[in-house]
Amino acid sequence: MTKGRVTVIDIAKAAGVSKSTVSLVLQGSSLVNDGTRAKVTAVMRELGYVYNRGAANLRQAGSKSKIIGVVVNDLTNGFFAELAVGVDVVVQSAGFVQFLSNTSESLDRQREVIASMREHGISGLIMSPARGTDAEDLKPLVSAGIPVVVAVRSVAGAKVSSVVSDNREGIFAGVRHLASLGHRRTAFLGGFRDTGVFDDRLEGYRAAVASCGLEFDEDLVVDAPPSRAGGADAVSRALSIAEKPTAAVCFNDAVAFGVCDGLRARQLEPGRDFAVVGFDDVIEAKTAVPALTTISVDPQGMGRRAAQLLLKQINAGKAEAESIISSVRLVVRESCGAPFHDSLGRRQA
Amino acid sequence: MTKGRVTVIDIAKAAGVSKSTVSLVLQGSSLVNDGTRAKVTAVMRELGYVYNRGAANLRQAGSKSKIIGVVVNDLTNGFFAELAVGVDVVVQSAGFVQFLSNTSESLDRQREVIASMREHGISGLIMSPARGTDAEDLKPLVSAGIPVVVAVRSVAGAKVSSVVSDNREGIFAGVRHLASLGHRRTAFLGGFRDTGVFDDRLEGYRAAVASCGLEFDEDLVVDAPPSRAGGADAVSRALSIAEKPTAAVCFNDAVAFGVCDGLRARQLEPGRDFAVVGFDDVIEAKTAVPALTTISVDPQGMGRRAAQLLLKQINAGKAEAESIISSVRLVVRESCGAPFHDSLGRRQA
DNA sequence: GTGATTAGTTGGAACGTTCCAATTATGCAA
DNA sequence: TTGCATAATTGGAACGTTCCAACTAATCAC
Repeated sequence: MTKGRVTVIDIAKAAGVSKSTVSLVLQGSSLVNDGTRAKVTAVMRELGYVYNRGAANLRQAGSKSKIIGVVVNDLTNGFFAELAVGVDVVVQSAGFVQFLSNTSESLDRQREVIASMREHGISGLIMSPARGTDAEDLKPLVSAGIPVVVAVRSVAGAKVSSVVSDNREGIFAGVRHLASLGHRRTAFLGGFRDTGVFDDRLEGYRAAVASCGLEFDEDLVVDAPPSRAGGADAVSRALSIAEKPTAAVCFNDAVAFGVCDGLRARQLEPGRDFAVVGFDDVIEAKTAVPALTTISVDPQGMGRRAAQLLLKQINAGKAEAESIISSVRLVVRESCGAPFHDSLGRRQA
Repeated sequence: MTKGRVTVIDIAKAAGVSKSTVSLVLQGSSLVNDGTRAKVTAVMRELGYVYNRGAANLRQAGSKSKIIGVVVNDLTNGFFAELAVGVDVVVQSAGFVQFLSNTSESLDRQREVIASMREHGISGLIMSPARGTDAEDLKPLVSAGIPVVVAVRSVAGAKVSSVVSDNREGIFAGVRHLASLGHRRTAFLGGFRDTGVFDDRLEGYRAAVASCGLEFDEDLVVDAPPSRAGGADAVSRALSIAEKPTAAVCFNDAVAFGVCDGLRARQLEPGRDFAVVGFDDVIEAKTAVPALTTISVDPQGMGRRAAQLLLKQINAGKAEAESIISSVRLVVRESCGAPFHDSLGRRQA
């Protein structure tokens, strides 16, 4: 029944005007007579016209495609899913649409999806980069004048905007809280050393230790994969040193849960015999037993801020790199053994 | 420095061939001489050419845009995030790219994003529809010949393909399992009555009750929002009837967790004093205390299957509605008090 | 009545690609 | 040599839109 799609020319013919006029209507121009506009829109509805954005931004060369690319390293992780939703909210209400892809931490995949997105003419990109992402990977984008905002993890040396959480302050608050509960030896567990996030958090750790008048002990810093297994491993290593820690701030919540596993394997009850603080405040944190004391970051808010920043740059036409540090908040639950005792050393040591 | 983007004509000029030849190279045609191909690709790399897919599928009218739309009702829900990842995996490896949008169960939003996707010329759509989605909402798509696959939830009356989990069988297995543990009165808790998924699960419940030789009691079916709060509410209503149930199959895991909350509020310990079975097998299910017995569905697998089905239809050129029922599996953990309650009492009382 | 101003409309060129039909070059059989 | 198939290449038209400069008609000022 239908022969090809309905175009602006069909509308023009049916409404008895020129295609230029139809185009004007499409763009909401004030140049067109109200009566004409009404007739044209009526015809469009009647014929079931759908706008062909591809054709449009072929003409208006290079600029506004109304597509923004979103690349996340792990969508199955609730944290990043929230981030994507935050982005979607503002992107959608600005009349853009998002191309979302998941890289599963694969650099190859990341390269592929970015290339594919460029082919589709994205007008901006938001990404939480896969581990090991290089400034070089973003180079083509920025030199093509495509605004880029990296979120969560920063990319060293890249001249792009970023939205990251206040890693330094988060760990700082965690350590200070533990110190206020009487802990003199708090370990820093988990995370890969070659990442910027690790550096920031470690710096927060050192600063907090110093500000509490304690001495920094390299043995209390144990790196490990930022996973549950990594956490279990890290705590067992941390407890094998001479002067054992009585508490730990962890690289993230997954590590913290692993630490709890590891403690139980040694007959220690987290929150009672050993204090644990996580980072991220994932959903399970509040329902776990014991409920996890952790640093709460607002991933959806970060997504929103990243999107706002990107849109600002798209509209401005030029991208001045800008950094936003998203503030975090210590949420005290049970795993730090908060309210009670000052005699944590008794069980072991 | 750069004046406009590099086009196929620039490449042609630089390589000393015609634009047609370059186009042939782009499409990997075997018609072009190997030497020519090599030179052209070299020049493309050198000049930093990026393919303009928009222009391409403007020409090859209507068909292959290499974009598939994905609409989910709640991306912050791990279940749907997994679904999206499953889709992404196959879509990506087929050289397509996915437009993903989140509707937050809003029909308006859903309409908007679908319209927007059409404007961008998606060649197919996968959606887990927002609650209340009507066959009418999908009508324009199918009559425009765009293949549509609905996942997780079906849309009554719509002539589109679907991939749903075996709701009937899942609940059936749950009830039978509880019966095998000796439960004679098992409630069915949570979910909205006006949904197809609820109908299917309720049917499974009735069938199981019948097959166990028990009598169906309408009082044991308590609808409630499919959330934690809804679960707590449902169980308190279920326990207020004369002949109280001793077990429950729940609409989903969130409800099941809520049921556990509600039980504890009445000094009943889930898994010991009352058996609970969930549905979905979300990540928290295995780490919760007690670990949740539940019906495991594989959302990522469903996503993959949905994507495969869609791609098949896209390639076939015509969309014959097809239904896939994804099988489910009962995972026995602690919350149903499975083997016997000797190991459960010790934790707390 | 002439010229200037304004509101509304319009045809054609352009965007970057693909497709088609046409062309040239090459090899080989008769 | 001619004829003819095969391989490789090519110029233009087309896709659906937007932009530009040009146009018409009406109004106004003098």
